[in-house]
Amino acid sequence: MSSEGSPEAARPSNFIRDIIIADIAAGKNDGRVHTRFPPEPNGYLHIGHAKSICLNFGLASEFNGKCNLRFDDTNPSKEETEFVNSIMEDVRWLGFEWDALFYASDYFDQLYAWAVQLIKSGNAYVCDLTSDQVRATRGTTTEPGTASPYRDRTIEENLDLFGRMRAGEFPDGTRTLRTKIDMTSPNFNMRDPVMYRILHAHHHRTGDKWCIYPMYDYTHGESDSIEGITHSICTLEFEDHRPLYDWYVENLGIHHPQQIEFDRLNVSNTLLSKRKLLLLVQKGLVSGWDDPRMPTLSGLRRRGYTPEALRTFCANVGVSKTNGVIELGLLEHFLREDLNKRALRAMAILDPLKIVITNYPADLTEPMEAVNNPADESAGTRTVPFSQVIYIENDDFREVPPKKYYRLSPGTEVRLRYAYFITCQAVIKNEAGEIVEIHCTYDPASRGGNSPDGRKVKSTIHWVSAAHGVQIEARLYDQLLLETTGDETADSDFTSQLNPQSLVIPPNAIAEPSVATAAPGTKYQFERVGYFTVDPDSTPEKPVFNRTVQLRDTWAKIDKAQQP
RNA sequence: UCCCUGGUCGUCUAAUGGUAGGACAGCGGCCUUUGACGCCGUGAACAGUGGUUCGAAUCCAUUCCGGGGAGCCA
Repeated sequence: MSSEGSPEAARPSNFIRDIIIADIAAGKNDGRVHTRFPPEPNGYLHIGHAKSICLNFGLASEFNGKCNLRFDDTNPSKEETEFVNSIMEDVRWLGFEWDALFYASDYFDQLYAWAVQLIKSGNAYVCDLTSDQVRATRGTTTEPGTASPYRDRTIEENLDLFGRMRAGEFPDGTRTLRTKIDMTSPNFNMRDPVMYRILHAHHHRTGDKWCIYPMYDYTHGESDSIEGITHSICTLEFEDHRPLYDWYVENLGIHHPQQIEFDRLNVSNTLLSKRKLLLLVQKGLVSGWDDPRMPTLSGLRRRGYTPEALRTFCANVGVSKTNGVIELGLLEHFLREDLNKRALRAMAILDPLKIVITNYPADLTEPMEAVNNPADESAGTRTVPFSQVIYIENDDFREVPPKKYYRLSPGTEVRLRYAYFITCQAVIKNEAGEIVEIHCTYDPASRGGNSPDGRKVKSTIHWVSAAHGVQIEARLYDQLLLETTGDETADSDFTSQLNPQSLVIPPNAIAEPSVATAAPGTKYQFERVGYFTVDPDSTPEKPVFNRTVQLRDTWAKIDKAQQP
């Protein structure tokens, strides 16, 4: 009686999971699992963070452990409360709740005390070198660094100077507290790394209490240690920092969490550099951090992505140490899979072509019954008004149909979804030779779209009654960057790589009346067009829809392949 | 050049010395009142070279290729 797990429950194995399983088996940390998600509040979370969030929270819940949210707020010049709030909102939106909330700044006093301890044990010293001088004496990849002339100050002098640094006696940049490790280490991180720098800056939480701030390397391991973290999961670029992480917790003699590095998430056609995203916002090239074209969680949310789709995606991309790029198509696959289950169906026309049904009574309106979601019977049905003049999608008519074109063309018969079979009788053009409307006849026996005598049509197309349809603003999004790779373009000119078509709003879009009053966030599948989500800008007078993702389009592929 | 780290279908990933599997993408078909969804089928990979072994994607050596590293950023 083995129960079949759902696809999402079948967790792909990964090396971090294996480490944890082995640790539990070995009784390490008394079998405890405690992780943490440690963002710096200097920007909005993006899809890359989602992988880390899902990993940390997912591992904790899988092994009955805990996961903290901790803000790594050691650099006040970049951090803001706005960002901490958005990060909390986004983590919750993704579907996770932290066991405890901390800030690295909670530990500033403890960190200071430990720094004093390291000075007293002869492991740290105050250095008067400027940052340029430090750089010049750090050595190169092939040459060792040289010792700072201040390296052998007495403990008393170091204590005195460090105290005065804290007291605000020295201007920014004039001194640092450095760890005395090894200037000849092949690992630059071990060449007497800076622990504290002087920064007379207002901190979003500690205000003006401090004018010296601890560096990431000095802060992170100890913060993990204080919280009893067992597995400190971070991205690959911190591999070279691990010896230093280990050095601090060992020399302080405190709980030693294990740092494990995994590969950062990269998605094709997607910009995931926080700094570049910041630039887009600052330059006004997007409407904000939650612009639906942004890969931020708030942007994806507004665009219509669901947390479920994001979680399934993260669970399926794998965790390894390879620097890979996931195809955007995989994300879109899981998105469509989820949206297909939950989105209400409706009919909307992005690029309308007028159809007059010449044998249909001009004064008649019929309510046609349409199903709300074929994937979910409980979603029920609705009624869509039908009348003599309707709009169809311009793409659904060709005066000269190419091979394999099944839709409307002169003389052909198609089904109007949930309505009638119609046959194209005439193409009406203006003096310029442009098509202005199509005249069709309908078969009254085909009401509801049912084949009256068993005859087949090759195509079913969607429609909106001209007299009843509502004007909508449909915001059609495409990738933000022209190039196929995301982060490689030099920062200086990556903005020139922006896709001018990343947002297109067709001028005459129209939808069936039922969608007009939907609340922001409501998800629709406009049949045969794509998935759309009601934007917060929406009003009953002017409904606004964001195209979340297109439907797969086999015809577009055939059509393209047929082009000369 | 030095240190760290990694190379498995187009992409991502599994295998833990014993039949190279899955997902997405592709292709072909079935189904269809969405050219959607679904279903079925199919092509496609162990970076190279030596070695150890009855047996190597897996262990060893070496070559090649990629990623990261010299912030008082995280």
